[in-house]
Amino acid sequence: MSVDGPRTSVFTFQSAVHSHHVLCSLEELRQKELLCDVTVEVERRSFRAHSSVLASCSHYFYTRLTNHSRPNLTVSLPDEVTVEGFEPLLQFAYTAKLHFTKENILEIHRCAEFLGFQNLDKACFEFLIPKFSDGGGTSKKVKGKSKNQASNKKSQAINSPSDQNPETGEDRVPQDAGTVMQAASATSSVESPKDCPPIPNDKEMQLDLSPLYARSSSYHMGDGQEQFCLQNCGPQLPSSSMVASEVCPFLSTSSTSDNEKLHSAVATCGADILAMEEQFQKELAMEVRCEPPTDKDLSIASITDGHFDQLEGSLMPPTDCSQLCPLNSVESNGVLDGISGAPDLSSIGTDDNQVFDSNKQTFSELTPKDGFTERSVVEREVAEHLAKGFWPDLSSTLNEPLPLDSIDQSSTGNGSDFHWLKHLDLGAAPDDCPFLRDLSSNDRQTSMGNTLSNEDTGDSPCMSPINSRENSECESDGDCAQCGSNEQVQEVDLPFPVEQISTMTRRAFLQMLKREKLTPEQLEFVQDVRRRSKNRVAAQRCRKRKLDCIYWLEGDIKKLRSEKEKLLQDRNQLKLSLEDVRQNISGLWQSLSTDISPQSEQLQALTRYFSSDCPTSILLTPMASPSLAGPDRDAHANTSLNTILPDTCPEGDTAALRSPAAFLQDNVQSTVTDPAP
DNA sequence: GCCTGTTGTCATGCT
DNA sequence: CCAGCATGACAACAG
Repeated sequence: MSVDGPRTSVFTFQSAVHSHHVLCSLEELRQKELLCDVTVEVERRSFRAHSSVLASCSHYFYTRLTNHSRPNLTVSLPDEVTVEGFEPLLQFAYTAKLHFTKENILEIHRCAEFLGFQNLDKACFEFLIPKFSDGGGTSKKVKGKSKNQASNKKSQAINSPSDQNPETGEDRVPQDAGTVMQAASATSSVESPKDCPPIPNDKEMQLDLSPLYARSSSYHMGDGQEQFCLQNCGPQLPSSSMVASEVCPFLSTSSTSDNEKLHSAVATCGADILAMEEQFQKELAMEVRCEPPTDKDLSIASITDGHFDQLEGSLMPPTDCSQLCPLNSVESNGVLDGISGAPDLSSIGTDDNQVFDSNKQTFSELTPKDGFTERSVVEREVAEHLAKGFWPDLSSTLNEPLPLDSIDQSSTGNGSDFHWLKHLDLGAAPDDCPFLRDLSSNDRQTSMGNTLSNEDTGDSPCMSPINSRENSECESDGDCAQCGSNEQVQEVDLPFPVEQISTMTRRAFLQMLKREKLTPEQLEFVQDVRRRSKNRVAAQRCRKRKLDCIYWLEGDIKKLRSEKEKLLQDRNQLKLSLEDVRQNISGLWQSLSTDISPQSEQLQALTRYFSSDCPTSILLTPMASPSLAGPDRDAHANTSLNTILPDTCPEGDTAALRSPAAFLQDNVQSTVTDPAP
């Protein structure tokens, strides 16, 4: 990708840490009670907060706070809201992390519903509450279990015997117990985050919707509370190099032996986001955001192996990681197996890795002995759900290239904080990644040798899914189309790897065709493969766009519905007040009729007014000023009435708009009290 | 066996 | 004219 083309290139810089930083700062401000402009009273307890934060998280607060411009407003919440339920929600508003226990989940749910807290219901309560109320029964997810078993089989098939305990068949606990990765591998058969450590009974869980690299250290929990959270299963799960490999195909091209290059790549990326749109190549867009955990937590420049692995781990989506990688699950497992024993992982979760607070019991400290085996299946399921619930669309779309039109959408911050993960273009060629293209193909090959030695596959993560899929599936299905394609590959006997065809740029492709002097059959085959590959990617993009479109439209519908509801409420309210005013006026009208003569100007004016087609809002010219008194005021009122109640309603440009009812009430009252002479 | 969702492919139109 | 891309339609496949 060249950035100095003849045409003007448009670059987008989007900081993925900014929003998190803002949230952290707000939380800090709240802790110090700085700039707090609202006090929320719940059960005689007061919570200082920022109205903007509350209003942005809760419909209830939005409604209550946006109608008041008064500083230092005090909002007393009704009895429905309890401290037990409100406090975690307030915390959530500022940290995107929801702490809950089996005991208070219902209360939180009730308060969240009452307050209209967003981004919580579907993802959390609908699943958690039934699970918890079931009393921790066994999992009924037979399907999922069998699926896991199936993939376990796959995993075992490629696991080297040394990875397993020959007696129990279980994965052997790594030597260096205590490291995150090893803990994970010991528990999960290094398969997927689904098998992340389950939730301990009666321990507080933390639902983390914060952006990547949340500053765990900045968040303190009470003693005895275990910070089990999505950090364990989700984006912050410390993992291995495999994780980044899955997220970014180009990272995957380097193994631990290429850490230096990886580090430089990440350091380059780590400056923040990378969203680039190159127009002169027909808008080849790419967005790669590799963000560090904020300056306090981690200096990019000082990334060590452990840190880097942590970074990579943080990129890990919570769903089945096998789906994220162009490699099939078997390959993924193989990759992980190969990496789990890497020596440079030992620093994770220890010493200076500030992402894990040593004061808290974190994932890194959980050994199979002290926690994993004691947790119920339900809690495991809950943990899985927490992981899945917030990235429902991640796994299915992650391997799709970035649609250009979704860049802006992602930057709007809607939905998951990990939307940007979807924008990693796993189908792009390494040369298209300005930050990673330095990783040479040689490095790729040698490094893949390390990680993929078990499979003995030449698949590049950059290769077309078609190839990866065919390799994984055609073993059992000999007559599939891809096998036919394979046969054709052998028939035409290409002088270069077939996966290159679809990944290389057009220029490189043409040069290669020129260089290799292919036969017509080879040429036809190569072009056919390239066309199909491109079309496949295009179809994926197209479908992704469709889904995005549906997603955004659904959001619009939701928004419009709520607007409509609000408008209807307003209308009803206006109707009621109008009715009140009408009643008042009718009373006034009666007294007016008796007090003033039918020939009086005011009465005539009012008669004209009620009989005219005056719009509901009329233009109010300067009316009887309260500062005036006596005859002056009466004269002024008369003038005003005559001015504003002509045969047709006048249009002006400066006066304030008021409802006719209010206007009439004010002015008629003044007229009645001080009848004009 | 049917249904549904996913994915690859082809055809077609547009740029 | 060609290549690339978007998209509808269809088929195969898996769950």
